Amino acid sequence: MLKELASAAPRDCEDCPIRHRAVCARCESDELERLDQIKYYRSFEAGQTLIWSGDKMDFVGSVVSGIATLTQTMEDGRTQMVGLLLPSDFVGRPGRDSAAYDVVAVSDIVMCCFRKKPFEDMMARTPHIAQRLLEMTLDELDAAREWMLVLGRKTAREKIASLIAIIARRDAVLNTAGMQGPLVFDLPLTREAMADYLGLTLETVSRQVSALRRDGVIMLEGKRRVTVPDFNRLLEEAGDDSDGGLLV
Amino acid sequence: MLKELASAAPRDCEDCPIRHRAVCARCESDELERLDQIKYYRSFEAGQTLIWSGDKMDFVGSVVSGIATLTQTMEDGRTQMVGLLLPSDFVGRPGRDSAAYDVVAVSDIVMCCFRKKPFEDMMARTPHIAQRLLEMTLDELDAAREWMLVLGRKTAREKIASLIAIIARRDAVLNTAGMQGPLVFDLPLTREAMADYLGLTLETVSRQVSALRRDGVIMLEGKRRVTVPDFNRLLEEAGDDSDGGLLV
DNA sequence: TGTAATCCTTGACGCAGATCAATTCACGGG
DNA sequence: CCCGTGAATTGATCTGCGTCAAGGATTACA
Repeated sequence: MLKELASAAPRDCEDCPIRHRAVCARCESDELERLDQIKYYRSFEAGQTLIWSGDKMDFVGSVVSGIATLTQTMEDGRTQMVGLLLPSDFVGRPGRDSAAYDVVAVSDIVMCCFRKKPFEDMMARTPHIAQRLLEMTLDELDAAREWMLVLGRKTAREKIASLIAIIARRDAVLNTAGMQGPLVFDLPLTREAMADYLGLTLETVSRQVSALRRDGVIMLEGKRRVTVPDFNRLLEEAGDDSDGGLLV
Repeated sequence: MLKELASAAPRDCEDCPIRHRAVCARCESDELERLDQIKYYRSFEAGQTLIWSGDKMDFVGSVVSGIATLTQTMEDGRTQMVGLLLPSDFVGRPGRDSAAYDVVAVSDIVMCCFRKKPFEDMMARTPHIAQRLLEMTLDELDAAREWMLVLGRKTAREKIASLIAIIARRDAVLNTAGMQGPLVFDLPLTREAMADYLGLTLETVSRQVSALRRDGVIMLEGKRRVTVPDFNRLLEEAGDDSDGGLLV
């Protein structure tokens, strides 16, 4: 296992892969320098719980690479994923000192962290940071509301199609520029994590993935690699308007 | 019908009932004066749709009095409420020019509005406004995530108990200071709106409300007035930890 | 090469909540 | 006072998804 890779962190903010999408996106070079002085990197292995709900949070930070989940758990063990953290996403909340959710690494992860207090001070003095954080929070709120429609009103098949569409769309944005032709990508989540995301059981997830494959909506290579021959068909299955309706 | 009451708006920001909780909460008196110059009041009757999803939004604003809902609708008519707007809540998103959701007045409503462009300009120059909006947006995000757990993992009975608990708690904060003794309040929503909130049908809502009444968890006077004799019992029924677990 | 651990798939069955349908209740207007 | 209208209740039935259970695929390590 190549653990060294997981801790490969950018030396310099200017080379940082999330430079133009994270909280620091709007910072000028002098602001960036000040941030640079208080930042530090941390890396985590796949499967590790970075933060436990209720724990004292003495830092905030951005995901540089890798994927993590935000989940909520009930006393009896039922769990619901409430956020999916991708590179550039922000973790922690200025002004709160204990974590509200569990944060779990799905893959190996590198984070760019700031101790909370210095970051809060810096935020008060640097409107560019607060502005960007507001923008990102509003985007997350929109995503959460989209997700509420999925959880509250969609059928199991529509839920699966919606999730695959979200992953496909994100992948298309990050990698290939256009969305023409068949999309090919890996599902970053296990069936169980998909179930936690969608408010289903892993058996139902498995059945519906199989059903979409049988019906030609997706093709599978192994258990994770997906090909979507016709994205509009997938959107129809998701119950979404085939063109509009996407806030991302 | 007393329509004049609906348009009773405060003359002066200092007398405004939401002065210390809305976007303007942190503003100094000079900032308030500038806001004062660009604000205007609008009132709407119960049942009216204030904003249609997809419409051009040329204003943003705060709910001064009354209740409204944010809902999302699928092509086939399925709807999911994604937000409940109470006095002091903010409507609209700086930086976006079309509405993402339908906004519907549940009761008669008064709003304090700002044309979008001047408000955005003002926000760029007034960190106090942006800071407060960030804080409010983070709170809404937390509420949305709480709600995702309700939608994804709770049973119909737990959903109803959760909703009643939320309304009871909010009512207790606004009106009676303490939470000792039985709580009495009105449900602001119809059974159908409750169903839209919780991802259920109105029949199921009705049945579960009746069941909670039969089991002595709540008492009903007419269809709307609720008494909660034991709040912890209600929280147990909601599947929540009986003390912690509340982010509000 | 075996075997243990994960992760996934598939089947059989039951139940919570949706759907369809019929009343009942509350209230405002003629 | 009656009647009309929209909201809520309640019942009967149906079904999608959860639950329980058995096995298959892939990888890691002895």
